[in-house]
Amino acid sequence: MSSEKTPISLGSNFIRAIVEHDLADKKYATKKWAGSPGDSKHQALGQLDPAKIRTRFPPEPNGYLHIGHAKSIFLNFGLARDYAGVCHLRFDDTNPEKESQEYVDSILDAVQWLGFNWQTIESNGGVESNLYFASNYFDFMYRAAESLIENGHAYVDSQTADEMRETRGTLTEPGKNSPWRNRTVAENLQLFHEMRDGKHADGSLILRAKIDMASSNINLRDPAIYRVRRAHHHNTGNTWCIYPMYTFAHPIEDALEQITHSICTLEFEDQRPFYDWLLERLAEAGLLAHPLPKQYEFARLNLTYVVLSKRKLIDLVEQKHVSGWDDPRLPTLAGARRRGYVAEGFKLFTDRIGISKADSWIEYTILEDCMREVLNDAAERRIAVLDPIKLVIDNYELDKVEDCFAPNHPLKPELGKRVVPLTRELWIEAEDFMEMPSKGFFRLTPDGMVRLRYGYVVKCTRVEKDTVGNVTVVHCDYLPDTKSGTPGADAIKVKGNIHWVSAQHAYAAEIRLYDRLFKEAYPGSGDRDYLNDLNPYSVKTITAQLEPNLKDAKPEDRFQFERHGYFVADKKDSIDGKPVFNRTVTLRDAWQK
RNA sequence: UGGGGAGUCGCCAAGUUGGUUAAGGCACUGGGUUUUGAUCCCAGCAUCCGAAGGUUCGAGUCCUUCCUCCUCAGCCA
Repeated sequence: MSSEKTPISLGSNFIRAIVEHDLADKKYATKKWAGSPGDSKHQALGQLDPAKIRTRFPPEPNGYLHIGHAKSIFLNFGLARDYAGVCHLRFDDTNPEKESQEYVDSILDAVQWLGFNWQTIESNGGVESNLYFASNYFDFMYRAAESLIENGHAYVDSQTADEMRETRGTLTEPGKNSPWRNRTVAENLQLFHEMRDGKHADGSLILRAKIDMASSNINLRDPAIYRVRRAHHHNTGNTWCIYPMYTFAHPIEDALEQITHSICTLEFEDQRPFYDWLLERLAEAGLLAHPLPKQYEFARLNLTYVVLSKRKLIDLVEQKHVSGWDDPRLPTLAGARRRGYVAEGFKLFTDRIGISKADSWIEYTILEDCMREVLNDAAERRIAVLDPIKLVIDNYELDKVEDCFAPNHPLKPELGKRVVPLTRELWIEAEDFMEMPSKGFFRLTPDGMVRLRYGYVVKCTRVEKDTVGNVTVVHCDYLPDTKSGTPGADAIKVKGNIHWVSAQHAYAAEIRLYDRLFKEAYPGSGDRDYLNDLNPYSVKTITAQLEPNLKDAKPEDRFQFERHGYFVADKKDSIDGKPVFNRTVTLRDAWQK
């Protein structure tokens, strides 16, 4: 019986408000959908769209997805789920030089891991795939560009990139018209065709929208929309030597897919006027039909002690500051997964932080708390001694092996108990013994008593030390009538309760103790180089003494090592019968040394 | 200094067309339960909404001015 917790409120945010208003206004009630993306003619052949809204998650396959993307994924897929809509997973692959199949695969994997897929059951019972590639729209984009040219809304410029930069003006000064701005439609069309046909060198010609070089919005100063670039594309191969720019491609992708709410981050806000301009021009030309998609922007995620920019993540990987894209210290979803973070934790996290347009920095501990919260419920308990010292029970029979019973989950008795063997020689945590106890310390001390969790109460009699004075062995006597679970076991009250593992039975395992990758809350802030903020102690590999059954852990099995934290059997380095564990996150510790 | 955004408790974030005592979460503090110093439970936690004026019977919500921060000058997305 699970306790009835108050369900987490989905909260409300400005985007949900917009969606609800649009739905109430029946803004998209007449929108049609022919079962696949396409222009106005294609969609007109379809029926009323069974999806009340369409959103999309449009990653560029030029890197691995990270926690910030999780926010966007939950937003977009969540909106679709909550408002009887559909969310498209669309690869925004318009720049062949940076994109690759490896990234496509990793993104597909991450999205599924978060619990989403791109299959939708249609009203007719069929299954529709909502996995799309922008590169599949290149034909239409080419046609759209021709349309712009034909209607005098675009021209081919012969200026070099440098010249274009010089004539673009500045934030406070207007730009200057290109000398090629008034080429005739026929000339523009011919040059554009020649660009496609490979008759011009990369960068020699470029197609530009013809809007206003004096606009106070720099994005409207005749933005570049099609460039010549001979590069192999992961999807279209060498079919094209011209590629559309994001600015031009993205609105079209949304429109062809009948997206209703195109949600992106704040830095695209300035782009919205062009987004609307382009779509209106194509609608005027009959290529697209109203209602057209609308773009909305929200603040991207910032996390303290974390770096989420693609460029920086690529640097960390390529400069080998981490072991790869799935290094458990990285905020990539692949890394987080290896670290032991769970998808439900990310869901909780995104619900908890909300959506708004205010720039904000979320405290990293919020994410950790979310993981603790779901792991506390999901993970079975086990015992691990991370920094072992010997404890010898002098009055315990030499070869005796006694069964102790430990619950697998204190909040879920139905999960039963397991047997852990107790013997004369045990491993205990070095920090659970203090020769000179500080105030408030209530574990083992000279002459002190403590309970061996799930076993007996034990009283310290003496200690052995090495040459430098470190305690190496603690000697104790046990109190026979105090075994956990037996009548009268609690007759002697002790406050301390420490974990242990039989030295004879323990599984000595490799464990990686991870800490934050950066030592500064705002890596690279001020005039610092973010690489100088790297935490030199972000990982520590130790050999720990584990409860014997942990030897059978399978990759990605998660446990709470009692009194320590949550750990996961590494999916990559674990060998059958010899798992290696990663510390996901520690338990909270109110005692804080 | 041009354009576009944002400023509500330490961190996030709700605040319907202005209407009464400014949601909620996290953190924090105090108390309780507990064979994890964990979990869980209870209680407390903004007379104030970037600042200053103004309109109004009444303003976080309207007006004016000011301040701070973010963002835009790739043939990247």
